[in-house]
Amino acid sequence: MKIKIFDVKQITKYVIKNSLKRIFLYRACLVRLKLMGVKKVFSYTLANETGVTADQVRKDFSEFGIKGNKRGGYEVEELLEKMENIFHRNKDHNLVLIGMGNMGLALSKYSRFVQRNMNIVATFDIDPFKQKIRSDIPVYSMGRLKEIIDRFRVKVAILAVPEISAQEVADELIRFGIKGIVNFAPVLLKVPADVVVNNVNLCDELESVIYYVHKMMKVDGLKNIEILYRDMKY
Amino acid sequence: MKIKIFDVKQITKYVIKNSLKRIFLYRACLVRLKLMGVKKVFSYTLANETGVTADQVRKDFSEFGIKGNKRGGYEVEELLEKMENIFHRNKDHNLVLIGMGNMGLALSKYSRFVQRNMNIVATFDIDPFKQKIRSDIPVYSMGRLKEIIDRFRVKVAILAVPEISAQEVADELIRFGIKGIVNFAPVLLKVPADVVVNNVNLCDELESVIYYVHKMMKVDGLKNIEILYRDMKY
DNA sequence: TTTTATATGTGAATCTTCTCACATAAATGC
DNA sequence: GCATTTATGTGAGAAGATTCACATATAAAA
Ligand SMILES: NC(=O)c1ccc[n+]([C@@H]2O[C@H](COP(=O)([O-])OP(=O)(O)OC[C@H]3O[C@@H](n4cnc5c(N)ncnc54)[C@H](O)[C@@H]3O)[C@@H](O)[C@H]2O)c1
Ligand SMILES: NC(=O)c1ccc[n+]([C@@H]2O[C@H](COP(=O)([O-])OP(=O)(O)OC[C@H]3O[C@@H](n4cnc5c(N)ncnc54)[C@H](O)[C@@H]3O)[C@@H](O)[C@H]2O)c1
Repeated sequence: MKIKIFDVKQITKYVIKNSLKRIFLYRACLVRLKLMGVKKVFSYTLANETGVTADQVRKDFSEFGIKGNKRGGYEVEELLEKMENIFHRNKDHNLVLIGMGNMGLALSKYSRFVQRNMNIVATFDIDPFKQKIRSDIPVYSMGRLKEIIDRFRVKVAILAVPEISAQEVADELIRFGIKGIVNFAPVLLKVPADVVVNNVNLCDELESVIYYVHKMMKVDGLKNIEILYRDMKY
Repeated sequence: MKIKIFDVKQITKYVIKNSLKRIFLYRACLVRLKLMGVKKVFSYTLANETGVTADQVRKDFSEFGIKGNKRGGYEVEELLEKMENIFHRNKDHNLVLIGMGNMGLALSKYSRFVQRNMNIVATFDIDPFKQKIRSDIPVYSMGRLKEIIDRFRVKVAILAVPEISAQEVADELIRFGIKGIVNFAPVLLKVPADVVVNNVNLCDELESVIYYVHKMMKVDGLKNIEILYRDMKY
């Protein structure tokens, strides 16, 4: 893993940093607080609401270059704005979704993406029948993929096609300029080094819960549970 | 976060360990290799197929107490069996799914859960109309939740209800003996310490890809990309 | 204005995870 | 049957993440 060349396709196994995941939690919390009319927060407020420590909150802010007011905490509004900038949320993001099967359909109807400035501008499917399904978002044949990606300057795609087609479709997406893929198919895609892939594997998510539940049921004392917690990166 | 008491509800923020995630990758790879008729693997085979280093594979095996044959690698069959045991896959796991909206419907139709010994024995919805939707799996009213959980000894639930109802439904599930929840609603649930919650937040998954794509597009030299990779825990 | 109380921001310490390196065991070849 | 080759398994060292601890700035109080 020392030498990386852009043109060589390779398995991508990006893992989202925990600090970034936590930042998302803080933001969700801030949005709620703002709606409630709260003007100021402290690191321990966010900590309580998100199940982390206050130290961690401040350290995370430090990592992302976010500064508050000594002794005065953070202005909710200001903090949110800083985060919007970090996450490029001041601008809209156009997405395409490939595969209008069960999962694709659900995702295409999910209103929260739009609420967060992420617009699925079009969906695609190889099956002409799927292309007739009623949806707020147009369903096109794969032939129009390049045209739409160019027109809407799409950089990120959601991939919800069967496992068997995932690599082939990913190759096409990348050829047309896609730089980021959220992949729901349970395969590791081979992509050039400058393409970001986030694999969402729901089977694994379920199985890990089953795994931890089994572990938990074997535990009884409080001391043991502490060890188990560590094992789960609580 | 030092003192934990079972009866006090708290925000749970379990994070699945990366080593466990990698074990899932190895297993998926082994299943494929077995289908292809491969009998023996080496740590570097798995490494190549999953985008990690051979050292890491062996270290992970070491953590989970998996041993191979010196110089001889690992028997695919034997290795898979050991993993099945670790993940309790020799027995079936009964699940319930709450919320037969867009997401719930997609999940209820996902055949891979069954392939992996995870059976959604019943789904539930508050809406009588949803209860009439055609599905292979029965859709019940919430009134029958306890009965089904007891009958099928269900320990793990999939939660796909709107954000606003998620906590309330989770409370009910836990009251009826559920010990693990895969939560699709974008809220952190407050649960007793012996209940495992895995939050799947698809907005966050998307946003993090957008975040990394932006970062990637600012990078051009190979040296910088190395730093970026580190930042993404490649 | 001065004092006091308190929350931030960040190095240092600790704990965890990953990488490296190599002794070791066992197949293969001679 | 002995030498050689090669992959494992694991300590040791490096890198990374989290927690601790406290100097510092500043809002609030007096
Ligand atoms: N359904 C779920 O809940 C679920 C959960 C997790 C993961 N997944 C994964 O998501 C993917 C889709 O799952 P699904 O349940 O929606 O499957 P599905 O079969 O319902 O849908 C797949 C869709 O992709 C289309 N398609 C097939 N090949 C294509 C191609 N080459 N180009 C464009 N479109 C193509 C099909 O016409 C179909 O509409 C699968 O990889 C699956 O493993 C699904
Ligand atoms: N649709 C998606 O692609 C998607 C993606 C990510 C996350 N989610 C999340 O998953 C959850 C469900 O999303 P959705 O799109 O399926 O929404 P939806 O509105 O289509 O479905 C929600 C279902 O839950 C049922 N419900 C509501 N209150 C209930 C209660 N108290 N008990 C039992 N059932 C109840 C409703 O009748 C409805 O059928 C939401 O929290 C959403 O944020 C959805």
